[in-house]
Amino acid sequence: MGRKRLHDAADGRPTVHTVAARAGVSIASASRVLNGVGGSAETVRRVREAAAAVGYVPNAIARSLQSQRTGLIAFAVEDIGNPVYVAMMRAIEAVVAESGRQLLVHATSGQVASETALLRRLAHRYVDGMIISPIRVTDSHVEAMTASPVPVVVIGQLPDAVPVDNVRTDSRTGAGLAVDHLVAGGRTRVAFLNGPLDTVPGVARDAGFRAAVARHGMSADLIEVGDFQYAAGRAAAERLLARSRPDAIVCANDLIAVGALHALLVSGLRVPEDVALVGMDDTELAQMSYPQISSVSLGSEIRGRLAAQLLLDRIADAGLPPRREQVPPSLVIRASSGGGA
Amino acid sequence: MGRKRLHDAADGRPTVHTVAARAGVSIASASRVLNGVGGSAETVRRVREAAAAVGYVPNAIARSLQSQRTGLIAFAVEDIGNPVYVAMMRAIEAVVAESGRQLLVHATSGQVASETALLRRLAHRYVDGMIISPIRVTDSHVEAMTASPVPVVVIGQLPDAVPVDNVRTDSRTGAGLAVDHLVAGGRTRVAFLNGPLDTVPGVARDAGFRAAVARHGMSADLIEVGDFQYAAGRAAAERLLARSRPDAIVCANDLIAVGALHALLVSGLRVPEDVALVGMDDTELAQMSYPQISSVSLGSEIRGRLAAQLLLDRIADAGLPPRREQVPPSLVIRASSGGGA
DNA sequence: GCTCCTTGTGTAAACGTTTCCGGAAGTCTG
DNA sequence: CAGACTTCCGGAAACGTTTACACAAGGAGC
Repeated sequence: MGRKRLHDAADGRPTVHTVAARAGVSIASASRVLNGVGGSAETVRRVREAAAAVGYVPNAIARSLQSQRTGLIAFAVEDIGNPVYVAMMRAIEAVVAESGRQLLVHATSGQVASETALLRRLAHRYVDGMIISPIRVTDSHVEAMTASPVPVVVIGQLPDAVPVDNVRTDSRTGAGLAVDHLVAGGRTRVAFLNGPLDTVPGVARDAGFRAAVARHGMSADLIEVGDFQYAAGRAAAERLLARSRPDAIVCANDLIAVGALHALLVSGLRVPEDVALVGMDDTELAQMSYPQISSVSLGSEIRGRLAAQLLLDRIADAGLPPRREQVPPSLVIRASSGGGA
Repeated sequence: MGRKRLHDAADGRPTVHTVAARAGVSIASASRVLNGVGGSAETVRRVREAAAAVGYVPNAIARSLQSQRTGLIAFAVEDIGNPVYVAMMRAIEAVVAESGRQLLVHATSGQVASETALLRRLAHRYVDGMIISPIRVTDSHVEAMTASPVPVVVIGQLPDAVPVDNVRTDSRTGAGLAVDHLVAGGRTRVAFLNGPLDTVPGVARDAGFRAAVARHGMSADLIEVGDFQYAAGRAAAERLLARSRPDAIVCANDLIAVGALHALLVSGLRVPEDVALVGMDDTELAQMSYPQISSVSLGSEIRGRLAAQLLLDRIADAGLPPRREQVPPSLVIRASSGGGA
């Protein structure tokens, strides 16, 4: 009927007009009842009944346009295949869900262009805030983040001058912990398999490793660089074994460590008897391997939780001064370095 | 100035009114230029310049309200920690991105309540479509899917009567492939570590395993059930070894297989010499293990790609009859069952 | 020189909500 | 019972876009 078409949405679904008409009240009253604010007992009853009868569901887009917020939080991550990000995501999701919002995840493939595009898209206001964990931080990142009209929280290092909330760890020290542990276990030829040196974690871990071996009076020549993936770790370990014979290997993350473990076992070396191994990030991958891999924990769950909290706080009060949280690294010793079972 | 406030958004950001005023044209003209449709050379120049000068970015919410579409596609997945979903996600993302849309991922933790809540939330119209891969399909799932005003595509089995696009595989046959391969390799005591029997893949794989062992005249008593996780796989394998001595194990997915491998190695058994192992899903986990694990591929990338294509087609034309795609399983043989390196 | 078509423009009405504001009715106080 | 106060309601204006429609100006065709 004409009457009906006037109140339904373009696609024929009921709107607040439909409900109001059916209940015989104004749209203002209908909206109030549906939002649980005000309304006489009778009005509430009639509106509720009408809404149920037509199967009314509010249109989130329209609501967002009016309220200026979407209830969505984004988490942008470069490699969703890396369990460390899955751990962070779970922690973030818990906090976000508790605030009644929804988390959505974007995979950026670590492309700077794709990350900044995502950041810029924030200006479109499709989400209320974003948590991003970039492994490279370029000028265009910084510019896009500071220009963003919606709050951004960074998990990772950031130049001090950038006025953006962030939560960081100290993977430089973390790499040192790994070396110290191996040296304490009597290892004298400690190698390092790192990720790219044009990444923030790459340089931090490189510095940490070099400082640590120097501290122990050892040379830092057993270094191989690839990317932060399994295949690269395996390839790097093969290159390393082809040119030298280390008795311990520190890896810049667990994916690399699993790759290295594979290479070691293939070449007939025993872990930890012949070569001790330590990973980083302390992901479930480290526990799933055999032998289980010692790993430097960088507190991914904690960092995720803190980041989410920082973001929610800033959404609640945009005037807050930029905050910075630091999570200390710790070493989890397992069989691959001669520890636990 | 009052002038300015009149045209800017509530938060002080420029709107199309701001741009129009600055360019000295109507908002209609401004909008047309910004969308690249129409406008005289002079108007185009002025509007472009004004937009650049004030740093105008269109508000996606307002645009969506008008256009009735958001350009967002959701992928709902029960366990983002399972690499098979990561593989699907990558495939989906590729297709979705090519269509100029964005993919967002929701983790449901496999909770029926959470999945149906997500499906119902589709009615809010925040996304243009959703791909979901539920491991349990309840009546409330089916009801929520059919009632959804936005298209839904299911990856996985679905009752035939449900008029929803879906892409399925045949993991029943897949389990059979694994058994056949092991028997052909001379194994006679083949066990099966499965996921929960109240899940769709759980029952399919159970049926496939039972049919296959029966076909070979073997009994199906070496079955342990847990959930689809690493820890459950490891525990199930330990239970199995405590009560029997199989010479081959089929696992309902790769996570379980990695857990089983761990248990086998811990108990001093050699793989594949003492016990052969076959997983399912053919994820990167299977290749990362040592020895590498044979696995039944269920074509996750292909399924993801097909699902995305189905969804985009339906978004383009809602009138399409429901479609159904089938991807055959295939066995990838690796070292854990005596094959390759 | 008149009509007809094309092109460009502006006004205004959507899209589906929420909310401000003024008024009507009811309740309490003295 | 008059006045002040509360409660509830409806009209209308937002939120920031896109777009249907009407109209004006200009060129082509006769």
